[in-house]
Amino acid sequence: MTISDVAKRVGVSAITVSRYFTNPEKVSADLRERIALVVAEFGYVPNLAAGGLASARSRIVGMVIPNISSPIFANTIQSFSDRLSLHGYQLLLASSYFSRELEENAVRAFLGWTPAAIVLTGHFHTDATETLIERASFPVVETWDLQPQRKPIQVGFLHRDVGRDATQYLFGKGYRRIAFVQNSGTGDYRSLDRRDGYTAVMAEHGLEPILFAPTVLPQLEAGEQSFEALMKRDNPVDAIIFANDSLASGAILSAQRKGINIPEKCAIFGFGDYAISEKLSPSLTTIRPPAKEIGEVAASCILALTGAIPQDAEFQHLNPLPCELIERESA
Amino acid sequence: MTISDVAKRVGVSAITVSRYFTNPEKVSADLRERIALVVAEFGYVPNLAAGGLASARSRIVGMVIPNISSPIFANTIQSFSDRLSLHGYQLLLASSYFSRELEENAVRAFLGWTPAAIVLTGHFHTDATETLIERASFPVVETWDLQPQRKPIQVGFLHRDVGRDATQYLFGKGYRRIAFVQNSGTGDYRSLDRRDGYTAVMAEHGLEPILFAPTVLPQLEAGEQSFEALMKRDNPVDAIIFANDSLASGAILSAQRKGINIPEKCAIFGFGDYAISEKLSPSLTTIRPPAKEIGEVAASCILALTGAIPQDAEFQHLNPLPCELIERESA
DNA sequence: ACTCAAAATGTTAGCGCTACCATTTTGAGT
DNA sequence: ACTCAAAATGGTAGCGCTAACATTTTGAGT
Repeated sequence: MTISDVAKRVGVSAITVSRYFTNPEKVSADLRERIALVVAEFGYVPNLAAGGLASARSRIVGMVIPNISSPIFANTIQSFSDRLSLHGYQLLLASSYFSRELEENAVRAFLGWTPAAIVLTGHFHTDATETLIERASFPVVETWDLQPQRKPIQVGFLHRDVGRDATQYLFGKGYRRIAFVQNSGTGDYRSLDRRDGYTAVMAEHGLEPILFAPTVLPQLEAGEQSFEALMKRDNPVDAIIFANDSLASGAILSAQRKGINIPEKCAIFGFGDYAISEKLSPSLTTIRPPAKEIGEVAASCILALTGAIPQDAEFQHLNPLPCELIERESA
Repeated sequence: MTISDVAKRVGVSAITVSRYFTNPEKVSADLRERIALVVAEFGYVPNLAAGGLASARSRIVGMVIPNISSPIFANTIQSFSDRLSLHGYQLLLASSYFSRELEENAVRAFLGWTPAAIVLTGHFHTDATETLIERASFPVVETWDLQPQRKPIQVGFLHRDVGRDATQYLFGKGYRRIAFVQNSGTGDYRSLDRRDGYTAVMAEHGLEPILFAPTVLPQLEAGEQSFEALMKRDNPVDAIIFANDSLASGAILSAQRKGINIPEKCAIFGFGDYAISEKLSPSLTTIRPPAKEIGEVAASCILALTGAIPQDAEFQHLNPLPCELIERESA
């Protein structure tokens, strides 16, 4: 079943049927109806590979995210995919697990489809990836992070500022022995940026930074482990900033079991504002990143640049996208 | 940059370069090296649309899941994608939000790429989708559910049995006024199957089923709402089975805040075994579905049927895939 | 009725690759 | 050295579609 078969059946040329699919408004209403009828009758589905080859374009958008299971990225993927699919674009998804090499593989694979755009997480790539996206003839969007002086469109915020804001908030509340717990065993350099923001503020105030890196991988357990280790110190901390809400939740749940009062004994600060954070006892003070917004804005940029929506909508977002500090009970 | 350019540069014909990519073992070691060199030098990436058109095959696998954000499906997607990408397959992902119409759209869009396979969630489709997958010349896999007498490969388990097991477990523990809380506002018929299992066991024992459908959407809040409503009844329940662990977590967190003892006052039973479930106080008794396994087995089936791995590995899984009842503190 | 731009439709060629079959080269067995 | 199957390589055609341009039809303005 090809486009010519449909065309023959309708009594028009193939190109008219092609137009029916790509530019329906260029086909007369009468023909439009007759074509629709035949298409429905045969259940004809255009061969997108052929179309892509002929036009050197496609409605495929490739996206590389560190991992699908993280609540943080899931929202971005979901909102991104939703907005794109509204305009007939399809999402080719790959996970990098924070590995630049896996990211490169994914980008290479995407390239073969002459995608409409590619979306990456962050700006830290292999040299080969850099070359590939440099040469790309389609939009490349980097999400979740900002790094000036780069060619790709960026949709994100400064993680350093997030770390700074969290630390300043705790400092303002009177905490001084503030620790930072890193993300365990990943190449997540964005959490390291947040840490750097923390370290900088500590240094400003002449305070010694206290860093802890958990050794186990499941986030909740890593949070428990970190919390317990930091409480056991000779000079225990009075506040902890966690690299994400899962780690922080682990700490709160552990404190709860052990009957340790939070924030009296130790304040807990997270990052991510996961669904659970607000429901914990005590509820988790955290910074909500614009996860959903990142997906939406990235999609809008792509749609604007490929002409699917008016161009002027393109850069109507403010970079950095705003994070929100959510004060709750834990800090 | 086309395959012919590479071929010219190496001094061979295009078809040899093509073989280098699809059947490297059919190209002599010497040529393989020389081709690799030129490919690397120019950063050549084969045009997959052209290849797909010429061969009427592709390494794209389309997957429709209800939604990406749910921890339940995220694990399936992740394990599925991971296994496939190991063999050079790519994942085209779409969400249905439990809508059969959105599912149909997605399937239609996938079809245009002559995919290697399509994976759906469940067996409840529109008539048009049924027709499309009936005619498909590639494997179609239905996941998360079993329904006998269907053509597609199925990888899942019986949700009715899950509901039955949960209810019987609680009955065995002496609970009699057992309620079931449904998933709020979705077309998730699998949770209704679990409910039917519950209703059946209640009927067997001559007990009145107590059903509650929350009216709010965020799962944790829906769980809270349900729990509070069920505790306020004139004849309060002594155990609640929730359609999933998010709802159940909402209930536990709410009980905790209100100082209601679980399971003494009311037992709580979930479904899903999310990461948080084991860490709650009290920890959540639940049934762990084989989320990861579903993804892996689905991928293996597809790889076997498309010849990427030996055929005999194909149906080495037992259907239904086993769920595990995890007894913890809440019931 | 006539003009002429705009709208609607058609013709031709080719996108980059692989299937299919043909041809050449290799090397183990004699 | 010779045979001959197996391995390696190549030529040709065509996959199904759309870009670019060409042609025909339409209908508002006179």
